[in-house]
Amino acid sequence: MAPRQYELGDVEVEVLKALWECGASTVREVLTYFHERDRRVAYTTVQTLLTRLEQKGYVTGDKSDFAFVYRARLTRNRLMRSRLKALVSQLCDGAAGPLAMQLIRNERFSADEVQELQDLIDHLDTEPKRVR
Amino acid sequence: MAPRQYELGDVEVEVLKALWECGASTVREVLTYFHERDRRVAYTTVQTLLTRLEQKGYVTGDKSDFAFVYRARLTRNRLMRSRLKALVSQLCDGAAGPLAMQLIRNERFSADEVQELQDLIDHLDTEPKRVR
DNA sequence: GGCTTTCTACGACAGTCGTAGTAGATTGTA
DNA sequence: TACAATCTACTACGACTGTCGTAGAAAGCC
Repeated sequence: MAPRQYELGDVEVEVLKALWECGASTVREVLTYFHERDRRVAYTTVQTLLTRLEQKGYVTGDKSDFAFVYRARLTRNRLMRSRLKALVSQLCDGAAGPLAMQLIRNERFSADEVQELQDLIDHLDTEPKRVR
Repeated sequence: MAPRQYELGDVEVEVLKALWECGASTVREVLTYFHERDRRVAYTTVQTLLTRLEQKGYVTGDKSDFAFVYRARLTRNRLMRSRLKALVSQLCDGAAGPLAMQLIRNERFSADEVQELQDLIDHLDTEPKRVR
């Protein structure tokens, strides 16, 4: 019955991306970011999105001289982690292995990335589990 | 304007999991699966979920002697892949590397999984890109 | 042949998300 | 000072999702 704890919609994530890439921004700046990427949305749409993100605690809004300036309170990496964790528990019953395999098997990686991944994994089996 | 192409809700995925684990099932069997996992839902809720999944094409329903028997048309791995792909494009602008790093850095893996991952990655840089 | 159980079809409703309009306040400018 | 451009606060609305209820058809049982 408890209405499921909703998270972030796709467009809300787009707004966060704007904040990540441009730093603290006003509604208008986010709107410009959208328009530059051919996302035709209205000013008030962006306003609504930012307001909701603030209510959800993912963003803070500070009244500067003229307009509110919004700042992300969630980093891209943190979101990545939580999304991955959700995937792992939703589709793999908590076992990250299969997901990692799928990811590595089906996506492309540059030579550098492959190198980094190798290093990471080589460290994995020596290093005991980390406590996050 | 075009109403965004929705995908699968969390509970819909739960239904798919039931089908993956139990094979073709009736509404009642899926309901039992839910109840066994302490998910108290009504029979008609499961019915609605299966019907919607069928409309979306993720499931087929065949009338057997008494009740409809539903079968998943989407595998777990395929869903994993598409979810991962969505994450990569949504949060990493198409670069899978950062996501893989996050995954490997923040999740736990068994020794076997580590071994498998190592093998996979070692093959990566020799093998040219696969064509999916 | 009635009564009970089970299925299916359909309708409904509230909460979330994407999208936007309107009204009133604020600021800049001719 | 009067007008135009902005910004904020509210309201709204349709689509999607999770959750059920009701009604009628099917099947089994006394």
